[in-house]
Amino acid sequence: MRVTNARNLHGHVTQELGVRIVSGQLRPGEILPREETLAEQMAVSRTALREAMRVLSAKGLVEARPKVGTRVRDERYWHQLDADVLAWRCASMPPADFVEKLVQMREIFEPAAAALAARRCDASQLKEIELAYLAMEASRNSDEWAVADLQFHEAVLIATNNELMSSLFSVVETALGSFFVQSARKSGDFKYSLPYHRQVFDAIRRKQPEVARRAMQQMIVDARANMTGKRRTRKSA
Amino acid sequence: MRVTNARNLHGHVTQELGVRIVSGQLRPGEILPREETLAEQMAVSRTALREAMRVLSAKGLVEARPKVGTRVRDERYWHQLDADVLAWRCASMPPADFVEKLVQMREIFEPAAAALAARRCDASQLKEIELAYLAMEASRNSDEWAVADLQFHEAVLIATNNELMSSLFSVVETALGSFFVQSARKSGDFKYSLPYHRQVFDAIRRKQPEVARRAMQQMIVDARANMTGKRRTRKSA
DNA sequence: TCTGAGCATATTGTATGATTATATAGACGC
DNA sequence: GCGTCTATATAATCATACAATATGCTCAGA
Repeated sequence: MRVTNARNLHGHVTQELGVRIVSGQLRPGEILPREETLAEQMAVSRTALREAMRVLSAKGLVEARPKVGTRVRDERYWHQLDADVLAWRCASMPPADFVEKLVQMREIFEPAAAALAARRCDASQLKEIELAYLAMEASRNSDEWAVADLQFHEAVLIATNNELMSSLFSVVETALGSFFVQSARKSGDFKYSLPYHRQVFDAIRRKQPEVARRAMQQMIVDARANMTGKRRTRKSA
Repeated sequence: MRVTNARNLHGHVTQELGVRIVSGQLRPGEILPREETLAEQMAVSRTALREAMRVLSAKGLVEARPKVGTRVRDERYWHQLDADVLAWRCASMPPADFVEKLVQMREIFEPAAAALAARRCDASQLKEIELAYLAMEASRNSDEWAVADLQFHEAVLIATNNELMSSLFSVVETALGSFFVQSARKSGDFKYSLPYHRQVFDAIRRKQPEVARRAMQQMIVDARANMTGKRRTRKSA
């Protein structure tokens, strides 16, 4: 999930400030200390701090102007689909309703992606999906399962041949990764969703978009039911 | 559409290099000149160049390592959903199939968004949708129309109360903005899609998710047909 | 009193030079 | 041939100086 490289100093600074902002410790509208003092507080040079600020600015989190200072921007300007912003959000104890929003996104584009994949994927992409499926089948514990599961869904998204779609993987799916495990654990049998995946894979292989769509839809609805414990939405959600 | 602030020098540099990379003028795997010489070529200081590099790196376009230099990363690592990356892509004469991908995204999440909005939106959000609709109705030329049209779709996305969803607006919709105009022009009457918008608005107001979904779906299918001139996909696309 | 031009000032923006850390490749010994 | 050590090129970090730019205040003039 980590995108911003924390090996570098400015990477650390970026994360540190990013988390503070996204978690709400620094509120929108608030003006940060001036570069010199902030750099001193964080024990880095102004250069490193500024490079971090540039990144945060590119993510829509802050806005800097001469004389007035650097201000935390309103949430509506944040690049919510940025992997870092999302990760920082997840790091700061995501409230249940945020997870819900992620799931909501999945419910929307994953079935559509399955349908697209059934139409458009080539042989090698299909092979990738199969490999992931076989890995799920062969998994011996829930950790192995989780890895293969993510691999499967990524392969499906890539098979759409729409890079915007696949980008949603690194954003939404990865953020949900930990919850997949959770979902698998709650059901007792971590392989409980294997038949669904089989259906999706088969439908894509046979070039049956609508079948693939429905299978994926059912899978997700079921996963949600498992996660939330009881709540179950209608199929149209 | 512009996100990266081009007022600043590093903003210019970011855009300049970003376009060069996304347009393919600088190819993945290629290693850029060292900071000193590149800064010299662009007639800026190393400071400005580095801040630009930091941003490009955050967008997944480049990767810098000591001793080896700064390398353009493979396309699969690019943050395709980043507004700048998208804008740069559109700036460099997007091939028709890329526009097609954008439309594909729209087809997937806009109907879903309309359904969500019908379920979840509050009074003030509904008011925003109405205002946008009225503005479309009152528009006297295709430019006014285009603005109001975008406003309408943004209002719908915001009314989902899912900020991930609304973020898709600034990304996908804005990129498509120019094509809306195109679509409206081709049809002769730029207000041709007003009835569709009315249907969507009414359905949301009456809390009819499925009606809203279908209306939005028809609108988009129609817009695509108008844009591509003839091609028409089945409703399930 | 109100208005507007202009000046003072605080803060970010840009530039430069020096030093440090790091990864690569080549030399050297085994 | 193979690993280790060293040289070196490059980015990373730091420190400092100066420029550009908003903001708000002062003060002249109506």
